[in-house]
Order: sequence, then C-alpha cells, then structure tokens
Amino acid sequence: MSNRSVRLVEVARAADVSLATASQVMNGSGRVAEATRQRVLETARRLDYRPNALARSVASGRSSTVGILAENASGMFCMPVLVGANRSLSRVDLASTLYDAAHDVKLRREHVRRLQARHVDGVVVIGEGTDSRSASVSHEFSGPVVYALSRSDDPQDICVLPDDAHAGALAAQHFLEVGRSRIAHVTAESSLTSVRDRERGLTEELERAGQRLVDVSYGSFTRDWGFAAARRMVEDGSIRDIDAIFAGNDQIAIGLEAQLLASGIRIPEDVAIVGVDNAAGMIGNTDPFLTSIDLRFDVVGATAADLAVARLDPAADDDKPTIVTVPGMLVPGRSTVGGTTSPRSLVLESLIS
Amino acid sequence: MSNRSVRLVEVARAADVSLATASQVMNGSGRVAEATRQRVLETARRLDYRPNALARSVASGRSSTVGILAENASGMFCMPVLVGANRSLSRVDLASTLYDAAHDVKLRREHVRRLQARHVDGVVVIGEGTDSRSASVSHEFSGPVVYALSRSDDPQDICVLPDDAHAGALAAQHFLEVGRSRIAHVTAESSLTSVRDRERGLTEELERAGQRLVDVSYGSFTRDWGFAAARRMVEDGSIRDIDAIFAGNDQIAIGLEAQLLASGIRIPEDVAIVGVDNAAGMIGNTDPFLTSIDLRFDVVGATAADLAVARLDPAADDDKPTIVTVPGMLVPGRSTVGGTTSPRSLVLESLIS
DNA sequence: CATCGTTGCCAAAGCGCTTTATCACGGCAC
DNA sequence: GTGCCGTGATAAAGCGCTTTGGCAACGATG
Repeated sequence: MSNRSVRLVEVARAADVSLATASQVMNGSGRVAEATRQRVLETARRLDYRPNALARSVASGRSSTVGILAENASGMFCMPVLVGANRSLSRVDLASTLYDAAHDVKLRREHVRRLQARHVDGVVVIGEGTDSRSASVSHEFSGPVVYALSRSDDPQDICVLPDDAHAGALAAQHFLEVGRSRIAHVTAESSLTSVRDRERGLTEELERAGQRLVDVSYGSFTRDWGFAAARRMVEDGSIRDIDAIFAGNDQIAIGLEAQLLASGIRIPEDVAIVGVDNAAGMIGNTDPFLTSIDLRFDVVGATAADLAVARLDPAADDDKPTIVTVPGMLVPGRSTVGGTTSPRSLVLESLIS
Repeated sequence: MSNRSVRLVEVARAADVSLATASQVMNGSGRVAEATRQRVLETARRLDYRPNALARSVASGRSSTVGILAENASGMFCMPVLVGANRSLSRVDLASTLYDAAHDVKLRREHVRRLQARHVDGVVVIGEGTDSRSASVSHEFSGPVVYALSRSDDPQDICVLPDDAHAGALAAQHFLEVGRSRIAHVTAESSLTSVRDRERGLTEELERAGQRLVDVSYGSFTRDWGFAAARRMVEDGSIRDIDAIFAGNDQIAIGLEAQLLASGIRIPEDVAIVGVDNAAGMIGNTDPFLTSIDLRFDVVGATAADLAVARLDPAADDDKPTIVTVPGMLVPGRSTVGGTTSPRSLVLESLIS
C-alpha cells in the first residue's frame, strides 16, 4: 500500500538538478560532477526512490529481462537449471520470466511470441538433457539466445551441456582411488551422445592408468535394465571378473545394487558402484548410499545465463564456442567408500521409488 | 533477427485510421464501428503486429506481470507449485518473474524491492509447506499478494495450502476399500498443524465407518523415525494389532517398510502402508512401490495464481476466505494394492532375512 | 588576447502506447 | 429550420525515463 512511489523528477527537484542530470546519476552515464552525483544519490536515498523499471525499459529499449523458455518445466532436471540461471541473472539485476512449453509445440510457439512481445533482452532455452534437441529460436530474437541442457538444431547456436566425458573420467578416477581396476560399464543406448561420451571419459581415464574397461552393456536408463544386466552378469559368471561398475544413471545403479545384493554380492566389498545424477541429493538426501556423479545442472543454468548476459553487451561478442561443457562433481556414498554397510541403506534408496 | 517489429502506428496508417482508434481496437476499449474494428484487426494480422508489452505497461500502469517470490526455489516442493502458477498465469497472458530468496532474509528484501521496482501487478509467495510461515509482504505492494504453500504471518493474507485433513481422509478411505480396519498412524511432531490435520482427517473418516485409530506415534519426518517406530511396534508386539499404517510422509513410510520387511512382515499382505508426498511421482516414476498421497502442489500453485488474478480485477474483491485448501489425490502403489510381487520386493525380502 | 578543449549541466526530443477531451456528422423530433 | 443526441473517429496530453545536442563557464594554450 506504499502506493504512490517517488518519481525521478521529484528526486531531481529535491536535489536541485535537472531531470536529465538525475537520470544520468542514476545510471552512471554522462558527465556529472562528483559533488552533484553525491547530492543526487543522497537525495534519492532520503526519498526512498525506486527506479521504475518499466519506464526505463521502454525508454532505453532494453527490458532488463531475460526470458526462460523451458521445453518442459516439470521435468526432473529443469529446476536446478532454472535456479542456477535465475541466481546468475538476479546478480546482475536482470529479471527472468519463465515460460513452460510443457512439450507442446503449439504452446511453445505462443510463448516465443510472448517473449518477443515483451522484448526480452535475451533468452535461455532449457532442454531436458544432453541428448535432447531444441528447435532453434535464435532467429526469432534480436538478442542472444543460449541453450541449456539441450542442443539447438542450429549448429551456430550456443549450447551449455554437462560434461559427460568428464563424468566418466571422474568415475574412473574414483574407482582407481578406492583401489578398483576391473571396471564394467552398464548404461543406456549406445546411440546416445551422453552414453558414448561418458564411456569415452571412463575408458580414457582408465587407459591413462594402464587399465581397460572389462565389460560394457547397453540398455536403457531404467531400473529394470539395471536388474537385467546384473542378473546376466551373475548368471554368466562375468561378475567374477569385475570389482566395480559405472552405471549410466542412478536408476540403473539402483537396479544393479538390488540384484547384486540379492545374489549375495557385497557392495562395495565385492563390487563398487557409481551412478550418475545424484538423485539422492536432488531430493535432499545427504549421506546417500549410492556414490553418484552430480552433473551440476545448477552450474549449467548459471553458465547459460552468464553467457547470455555476456552476449548482451554488444562489445567483443566474437569468440563463439558453440558448445560449452560444465564439469560435474562426484558425491561419495557408501556404494564405493564402504563404511557402515547397513542393508538398510540399500532398501531405502530402492524403496523411494 | 526479425529485427524491427511493427509498430501500432504503422498498423493504424495501413488501416487508414488514427493511432488512437487502432489502440482501442487492440484492447477492445472505446467505441469503434464494427467495420473499422475488423479492418484494423485484419491489417494487424497481415502486418504481423505484436503489441509492445513494455510500452503498454508504462502507459497503462499495469505490467501484465506477476512476481513469484520463492522462499527457497531449490526446495523439493517449489517446482510443482511454480509450474502450476505459471501455467495459470500464462493462460491469461500474464508473465511471471521468479525471484528466489533461497532462505536468505537479506536477499528476500532485495527481491521485494525489485518486485516493487518492476511494478508487478500481483505477487505469489511460494513457501515450503503447510507448516512454513512467510513474513507478510502484502503491505509492500499495492496489488494482490497470495501465499502458496505457506502461511503468512498476517492473518489477513490469503494463503493456499494443501488439504491435510482431506489427505488423512483419503488414506482412511483407501484402507477401508482394501479391507483394512486396524490402522496406525506414524507421523512427525504433533505440534505441526499438518500432522494434526492429517490425523484429524484420518480419524474422522475412520469413525464414520465405525472404526477407530489403533495407534499413533509422533516423531519426525525422517526415515530413521520410520525405522524406529517400526522396530518398536515389532518389539512390543503391537504390530499384531495392525493391518495398515498411515505414514506422515514418504520418508517415514520407507523407513517403516524397510524395517517391517526386515522383520519378516509382508507388505501389503500383513500390513498395508500409505505415505504422503508422492515422491516417486515427483521424480517421474509411475508404477511406484509405495502408495502415496499426492498433495497436488501444482494445483496449489495454480489456485494461488488464480486467486491473485481474480483480485487483480478491482471489481467484487470482497469475499475473502483467507485460507484456501486444495484436495490431494491418492496414487496407488503396491504397498497397499499388492499385485505383481516385483523382483524388487523379492530382493528386499531376501536381502534382509 | 583570441582560441580551443574540457567540464558540468540542462532543454527537449523521443520511446510506443493508452486515455481523455473534443469534434464532425447524420438522424430525429419539434 | 433549429436544436439535440448518439455515434465514430481523432488530436493531443500524458506515462516516467533515457539520450542527444548544445550551451555556458573555465582554464590552458599559443
């Protein structure tokens, strides 16, 4: 109810300068004597002046707003990206307006129009993962467009993705650190870039240590595939040749764990397991059972936003790496580091869903 | 790069009317002959005119934007609320700008200022649950402020919350439907409103069927509490008097399940379990093990937004129920309905014993 | 002393749209 | 013919700020 807010012109009047000068003081442009500048700032503070962002926008042509177009905001991975992007943006005093296409092409088009109508300064498109593709909207905007967690179908566009190869390398390093060397990889379709990249990172890092990957099974990102893969390994005895498994994601990892434990194989004593996604962390569980690689989606979002912000400034916009990757982080759990191996832990993790 | 967009004045010129008339056609105000109106609309379409939302805002004083202030966007429950609110808002062509206070009081204050500066038409504050309280910001805005998933500390404010009592009733109904009648309640601190409300709903519904609650244990919303409670029930034999447990949330439910299974009690044959939160659904798992009550946070968000929108219209804003509750929905899983004893359950059982 | 470059400030012209007050016009009643 | 009224359209005045061009005043320069 602090209804009528203070106008810049009132500040100017009170500070005994012109509106123009006051305006220049407020956004540090133009030439203003230090004394005057201070006087105006002081007056503004005294009157509790709040710039009217809207008027500013229409006058300057910039809305100080970045549009966020989520391909599907309900998706599991969207939130951290959104939060990261939002944090970055609010640091530089940019607002973000969210539009959720919810996988609906028609809705997405509408949203693009809305973003245009609102004259957002830039756009961050949030996809659903390394292997998701977004229809490019770059040509529909005059400002910068950055794709987070998705590849645009236009190779010119800037995409920010988690570093899948690095994730694989992290797993390899961790296994080596905890003394494992006979590693298997149980993952999803080999047609997926993320799958291939993770495997590449894993093998390269192993090779650097003079080791090599013992076994690879391609399937899908599901718990059932984890079950099946583990059963196969147990049945054909190949589990004997292995002391660690890098799982394509946490779902697979949980399936593996459950089946292995059921077959009397101890985790991590007999087989250590690392997953990807840090699902436990996502739902706020510290001290997880499963060691997992957090792909740092928040950083992906923040990076995308930062890139958009950087491109906002017309200066020096030439260096254009079109794919930017963000390194992940290994979150240790008892599935590799051991410690109290309570059966409880496993039950917990697998029961959650 | 469809750089320069069409101005309303160009539409006006092309349709051979004045700017004023065109403007009036565009937002249905003023008196315009039907023929003229059609001509203008047709011209606008032909030229692909997109109104400049910013200019409109500054001229009309309304920004067509609702601010969303999240107490902590990273919280598990925020996303669905946000998505729901956003969906509602975009239906009436309102943009939403998100500000995440991340539990930081100072940051929150800054965000409030930003929201003021941007002259948002209304605000939706997103809290962290029925028992979370939000500092009222209603007096800092001239427009409507609605609190979702949180109670404002000013009793005048409008708060939208999940219907905890209804959740309890749903659980009771479900238990009765699947033939259970000796129900226990394992939940968190009895000082919490949500806890008391859920219990009230549960007992009232049971009483309606001539049954009564057999046992209640208060603890906390953690797995460990679920364990402890189950152990106690097993040890003192009270588990014998029970054929179903309503758990305060999914974490407790998981703890219960794990411990009960470990004690050789079959789920759901011996004891059925219902949780609250639908955590499985949240991470995208259909066909969950645990039957759980989805509190419909998305609807909470949508309702909050709708209320804010309704209050936007100066007309008829008098009816003010300050607490609005949203009914939840039971999502059946195998912990009550049984069915295929999936490998997972088997694993769990064999693993424990 | 005339010239020039700085420095500090401001008047005024937008930005693209909304809204209000006004006006021209044709029909209708008297 | 005069007066009135309803209709449709418009000119013009904002909205609150940014930005440009220009103008004094001043010290430095030759």
